[in-house]
Amino acid sequence: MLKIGEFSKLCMLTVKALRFYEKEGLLVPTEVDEWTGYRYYETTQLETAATIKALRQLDFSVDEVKAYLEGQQIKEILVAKEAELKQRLYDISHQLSIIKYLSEEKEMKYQAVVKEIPECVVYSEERVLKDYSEMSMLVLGSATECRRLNPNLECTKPDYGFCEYLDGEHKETNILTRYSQAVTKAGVENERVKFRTLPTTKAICIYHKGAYDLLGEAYAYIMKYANENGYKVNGLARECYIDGVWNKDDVNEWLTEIQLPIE
Amino acid sequence: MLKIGEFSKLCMLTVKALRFYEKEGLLVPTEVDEWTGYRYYETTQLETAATIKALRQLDFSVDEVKAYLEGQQIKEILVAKEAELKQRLYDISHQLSIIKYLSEEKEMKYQAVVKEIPECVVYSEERVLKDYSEMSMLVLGSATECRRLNPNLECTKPDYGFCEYLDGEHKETNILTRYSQAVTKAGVENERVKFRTLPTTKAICIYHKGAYDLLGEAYAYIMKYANENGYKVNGLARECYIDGVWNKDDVNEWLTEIQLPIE
DNA sequence: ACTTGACTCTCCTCTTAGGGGATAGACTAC
DNA sequence: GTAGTCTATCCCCTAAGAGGAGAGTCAAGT
Repeated sequence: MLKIGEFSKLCMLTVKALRFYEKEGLLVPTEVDEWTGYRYYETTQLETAATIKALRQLDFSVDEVKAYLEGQQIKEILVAKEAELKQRLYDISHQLSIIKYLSEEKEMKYQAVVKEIPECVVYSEERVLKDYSEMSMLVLGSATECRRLNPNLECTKPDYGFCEYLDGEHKETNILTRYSQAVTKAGVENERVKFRTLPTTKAICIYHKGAYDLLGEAYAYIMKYANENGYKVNGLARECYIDGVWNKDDVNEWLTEIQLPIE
Repeated sequence: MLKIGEFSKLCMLTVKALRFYEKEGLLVPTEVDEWTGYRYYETTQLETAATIKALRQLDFSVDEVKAYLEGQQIKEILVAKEAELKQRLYDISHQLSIIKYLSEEKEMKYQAVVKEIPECVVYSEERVLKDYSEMSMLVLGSATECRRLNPNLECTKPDYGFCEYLDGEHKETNILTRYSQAVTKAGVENERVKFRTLPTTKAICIYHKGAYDLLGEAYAYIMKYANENGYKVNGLARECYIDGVWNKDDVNEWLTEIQLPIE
């Protein structure tokens, strides 16, 4: 008969842990003094203690250890645990690759973050712009046209609108551009304005602050980031205008988000 | 000015998380209505929100994010985080290797566990045994001899004694054996009994239940286990007698621990 | 028999990063 | 005015024990 401290030294588990395992029903002392509450263990219980310690070292939770001790199939538990650990391994190596990537940058101008963009219905219009100054015409024009066709159509709250550039290359003139605006439900189309449902997707997102002529940097960054960290690009980048000339006088305050769908 | 729900949709953080970040001082709304308590955010705060989200995705703790936002050196934080993640990666791949190893076994007869064995002072005696039946003579003999030299010497509580086999191979006769017994402090030596201080060491440990003639299996298991899971053996295996003929009549109840020092 | 020190008991709080829910007040649309 | 949606605060919950307080117990020495 061993008191808890002696047993603790033999099995190399703390007294706290032993009491906890008793509470959880994993390892109950063979005898508990009715009057003093002292716990007494036997050497035969060292085996159970070792099993618990071994499985805990393999990252089994207390519940999983319990399931094992109660005679459940060890194979299945092992297989499940292996899958779980492999996933964790994958996640961590991915985080590491990003950290390594960031360490090589001189400054962290952008912070890339993966967001899940929920499904939404949008109306879209495509047009070839002579240059980027025509952008606002496209945005306002398609809004006007859509409103004309669907007087009661409502935009989502908060607002979600973006541009995509459909050319295969970067262009400064004659840019084939699609503007999309999220709305609460689909409506009447015509040859200019079409409705689409965009599925839920993950996207790497970065914010760009300041004038639009520096947006190229942001695109370069996000593409490089996706490539070097093993993301698979799954669509065109979306350029979302959050703050701009319509609400901020100072051009340095303008805020734009680039969303690059992945997976 | 955005209410918390709208801001939440824009930055893809839950309302709960936003309130939590405010409490932690990471992202405080630009305005809080004095009467209603409503939080109001501005679009410029989306950048901070994105930074928080990005660093959280890299497994930064809230405190680490806070340190970053308060202008501490990002390089050092990244380096520390990288080291931490690499350690985790190593640990997990090690766990995985053990799980894979266990999956290949038909039955889990032994459960290997890594223990840290604390420093201790022991007296030791080496002797060549004709066969294993002489073991008890070695144990009792060296105890008697040591007691004769040091009448007041005390063994540790709980008891810790073990045998090591010093031959380079397994032998059934003329076995060079060293018996060691932990004591509270060193004492007088002679040509038979010597004192040593054993440093703290990690060891892979397994329990063997039953008669000693099956101990070979346990040795085979622990050596294979160490080899196949990348442990570096760092000393001779210790054979600790826990339950035996002195306290258990049934030979199937005998309990022996094998400790293999590593690292 | 008494004391002292070591050991043990139970009970409480603390850790992460929020999640879930209750209840009450605030805002918006009809 | 009212119903439905949003928001506020407050409290409890997570996993696996660690840390500590206050009180009782045990064994050895005096």
